[in-house]
Amino acid sequence: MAESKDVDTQSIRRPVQLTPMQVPKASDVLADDLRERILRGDFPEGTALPPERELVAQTRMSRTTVREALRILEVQGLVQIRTGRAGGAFVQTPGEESIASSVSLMIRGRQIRMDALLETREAIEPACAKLAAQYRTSADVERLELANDAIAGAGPLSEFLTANVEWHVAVAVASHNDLLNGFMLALSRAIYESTDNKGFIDDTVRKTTVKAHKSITDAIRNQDPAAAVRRMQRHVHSYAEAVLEVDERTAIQVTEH
Amino acid sequence: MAESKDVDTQSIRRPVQLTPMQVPKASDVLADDLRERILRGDFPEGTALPPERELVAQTRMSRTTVREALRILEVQGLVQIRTGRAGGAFVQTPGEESIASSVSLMIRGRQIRMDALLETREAIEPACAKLAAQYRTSADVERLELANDAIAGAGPLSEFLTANVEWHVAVAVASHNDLLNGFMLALSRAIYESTDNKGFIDDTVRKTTVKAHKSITDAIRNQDPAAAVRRMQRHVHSYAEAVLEVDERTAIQVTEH
DNA sequence: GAGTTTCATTGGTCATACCCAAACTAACAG
DNA sequence: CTGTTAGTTTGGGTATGACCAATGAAACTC
Repeated sequence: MAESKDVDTQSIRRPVQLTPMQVPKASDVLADDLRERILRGDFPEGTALPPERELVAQTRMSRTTVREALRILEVQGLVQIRTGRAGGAFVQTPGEESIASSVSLMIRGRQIRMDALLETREAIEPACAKLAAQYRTSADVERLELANDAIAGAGPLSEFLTANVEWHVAVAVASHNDLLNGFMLALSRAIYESTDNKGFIDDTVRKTTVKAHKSITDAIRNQDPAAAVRRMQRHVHSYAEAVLEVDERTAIQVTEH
Repeated sequence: MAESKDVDTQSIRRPVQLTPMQVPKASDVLADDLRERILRGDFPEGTALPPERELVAQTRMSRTTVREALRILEVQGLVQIRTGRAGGAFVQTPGEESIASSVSLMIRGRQIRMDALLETREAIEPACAKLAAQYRTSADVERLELANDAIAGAGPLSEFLTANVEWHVAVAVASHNDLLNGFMLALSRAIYESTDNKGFIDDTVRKTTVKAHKSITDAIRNQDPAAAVRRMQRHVHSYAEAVLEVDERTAIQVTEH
């Protein structure tokens, strides 16, 4: 007896050494699993995941947990949740939208300055123009022209600005590179939102813009990447300079007060 | 009676015209509100939001709803949730990480091809190099050199690859543009993940890489943007060509089988 | 005063009940 | 027979209340 007790004590006192383990949340585990399956293509786009109560039965988790997991996937843009009969969580592919929203969160959260935004645009958009010149379809060119026409015929400032964004987005689309496209969408929106209260856009600026766009569109139509890059670079750069100049003037005015 | 009934019928039959309204989810409303306050700076970074039960009392929503809202903010990188006493939802600023993760979701979800990734990198990274040459601090240069030393002294392939990523990330950091930095981080990771199984990296490639990095680092140290752009362009482009060439060979092999 | 134990606080999970939205179905009026 | 209306069913949304788990703070012991 005493002997066996000693053995017991030893075996209890020297158990297997355990590392301080991590206990992930149940909802995260479920979300990770579902995400993996979705990305692997187990559920084709548009199909509905099992209803919540069904998932509860299958996973033996509570409905709260299941719902949290689905909510996570929804925020990440992997599913879209609809209510009502024949509702549920429908699989979708995360796209530009989700990138754009996270970019815009970072911009606001970090209070990224306008000049950084413009800098980034000067980096990305010429590349878009180059690729657009390489890969554009005739439909792309048409869209560019339509967008530029809309700019030329725009009335109030807000109309001009949205039409302007549309043209720049069209360039990105014509690059046929989803990633760049996503970046540009995010950027354009951010710049747009930070721009609308600055009133430096007069008729001259508008005309110059339309002209620049036209020449860039030409380069893209003619599949001339070099020209497209060069012209886009000039266009975006001069815009940036104009904005920053106004910014400075405003800052001085505020300072002088 | 009959008369009044007629009137009633009329007044019931022609009620005020209502537009088909939208009923947002309670948790979204809360999340939106909290997000707005956070972004506006009402809660400085690091401060804790009220405990869940406290929020329940204040908002008169159920705890389920409150928790869902907090979870949304967590996924968006706006708060970090810790358990235990003195735990809670702590405000933080969403950064590169959140962008990187959403980019990587899009890349996997849309099955973006390697050549698109490389294309994008060719677009962005030269711009990073340019800005790095303009704004680099001496600490940045030091980090670049350290990273390149690590590449030169790397043993197994995986070590080489991670060190390589580190150098490229260091360039982005040296640009002192958070946005570009975020993009590059996302890109580097995605390219890294898609690269590690391709075994085209031999000793020659490694030496070439180190040499190219050194010359780019020099340009950045000397604050020579033009040279930095040019060299980075060459470096990234030749890398892309190498990868795609191997890709093609592999594809042919697979086809021939 | 240092180390240990206890405990209060706060998030995590579960079970249940009920409400609301949407789509289908059957009853009803003309 | 046809169109409208009133259920009915299926699914997500919200509310409660109870209990578990983690963790830091406070009380306590030596």
